[in-house]
Amino acid sequence: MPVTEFSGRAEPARSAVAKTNGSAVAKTNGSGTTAPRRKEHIRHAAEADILLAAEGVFARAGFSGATMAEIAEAAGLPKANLHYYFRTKAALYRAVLDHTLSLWLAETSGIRNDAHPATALGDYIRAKMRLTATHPDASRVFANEMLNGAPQIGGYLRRELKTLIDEKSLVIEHWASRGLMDRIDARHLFFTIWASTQTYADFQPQVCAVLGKAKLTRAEFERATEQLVHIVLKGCGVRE
Amino acid sequence: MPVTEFSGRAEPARSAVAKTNGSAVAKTNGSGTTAPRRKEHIRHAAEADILLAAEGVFARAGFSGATMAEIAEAAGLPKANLHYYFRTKAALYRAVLDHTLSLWLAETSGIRNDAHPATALGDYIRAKMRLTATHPDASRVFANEMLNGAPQIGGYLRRELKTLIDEKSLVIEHWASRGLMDRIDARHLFFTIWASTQTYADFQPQVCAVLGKAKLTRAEFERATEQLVHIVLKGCGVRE
DNA sequence: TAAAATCCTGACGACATGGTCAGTTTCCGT
DNA sequence: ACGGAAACTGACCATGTCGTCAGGATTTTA
Repeated sequence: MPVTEFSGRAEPARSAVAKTNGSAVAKTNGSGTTAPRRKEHIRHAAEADILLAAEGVFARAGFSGATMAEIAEAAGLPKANLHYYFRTKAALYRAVLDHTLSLWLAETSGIRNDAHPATALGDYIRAKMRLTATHPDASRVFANEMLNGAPQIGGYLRRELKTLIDEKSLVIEHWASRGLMDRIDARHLFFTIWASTQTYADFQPQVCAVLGKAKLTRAEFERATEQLVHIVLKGCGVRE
Repeated sequence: MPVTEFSGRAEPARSAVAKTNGSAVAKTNGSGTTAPRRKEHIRHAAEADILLAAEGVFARAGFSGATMAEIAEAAGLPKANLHYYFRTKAALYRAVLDHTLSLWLAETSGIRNDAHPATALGDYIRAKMRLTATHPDASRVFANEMLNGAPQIGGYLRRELKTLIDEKSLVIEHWASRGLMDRIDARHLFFTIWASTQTYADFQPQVCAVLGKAKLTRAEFERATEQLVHIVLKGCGVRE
């Protein structure tokens, strides 16, 4: 489910000949699913390698600062091969963003009326922190896109994300009306949680500098997580 | 007080001749202060204009994405004139960062042993939020530098900032030992405060999208500020 | 007013980078 | 084994951008 309306991936069969039917699907079986394309695994593996390398480069350099040559080197491929799989730098960037955003929406499933805020909010914060620890580059790509004014994902934010947060905000208001926690502005609470967790990826140099460490250890992450859970839950008056 | 060791500003008297004494100071009066340089006001005004324009462009595009031509246009000057005042793009960037960081260190003066955490921390958060509202581009320039791995200001973070936060952390631990608030990790509390306030500048597109507004209003900022103060103080168990 | 320092600018060069393309190699069904 | 589609690549081009420079304009000092 691509979030940007145009994934931009190059199609197979770019040779001057061919392009017989516009699709490389070889045949269809009776069940309605398509039989695997020839060499499909090669394409999948190459795209995965490229996306991983691109994520790292885009995370550090942003869209403008990243160069196709650098991404190619990181992926261990010639530059021209990148353009075989992704026509343009912009298309590659959108593909990376799509992957990033697919991580973004997840993890809110625990926030439901029949759950208790202590566990639901606590688990949500812990999940966000885990995501930050395991996918810091995804967080940084997202941050770069925000700083640029979200030219690519603005629509996604106003549609899917807003709809999701509108729903989850109702849940939190429901919890408050049942006396399970204070009556607060749920949207600003989300901003606080998002910012406080992602800062450990986006602002890692600052965090490391202040802590006097070369890199964030597992233990330090654990410490940060539990304190954040504690402050947020207590700060929102969640009864346990 | 430049934070980067090399401000990079171009000196006057670049002509092939001159450069008689390496300084443009014309004369010295008896009181020890230097008499104003010739045309000093012109230089000051031009530099201020350029820095302001550059801050906006660097904030949106980062270092790589910003172009000297775009900055020049924003400042209403020919491109060559930029290079008269700032030799290179890197030098201009460092100058912008210096200005940004001078804002950064301030506002912690209220965090002292003899203050009460309710007012000291609350005022600190309010001050940070005010800074975010009045200087969003400065926040974004700083964020871009972080995402790039803080190549320019890493030393500043490890020295000045770390020293400052080490001191302020002692104050917070002191407050805790006097029973004025919970015993928490002060450094991670700072990370939470910094992230939660700056997100209203750095992630403005996301905030606006979720709130369903075109821009952040004064009232919304007020609402966000007071909720953040409330959650942090209550979450840290500050007695009022 | 004259000279000097500073301020200002259009035009240009050197270079990096995104993207193309013709041609080759590899894979896979038959 | 063979034919064709897909995968791959070195070499190349067009463009955008940083930075320079020679020289003109303006302001201050003498």
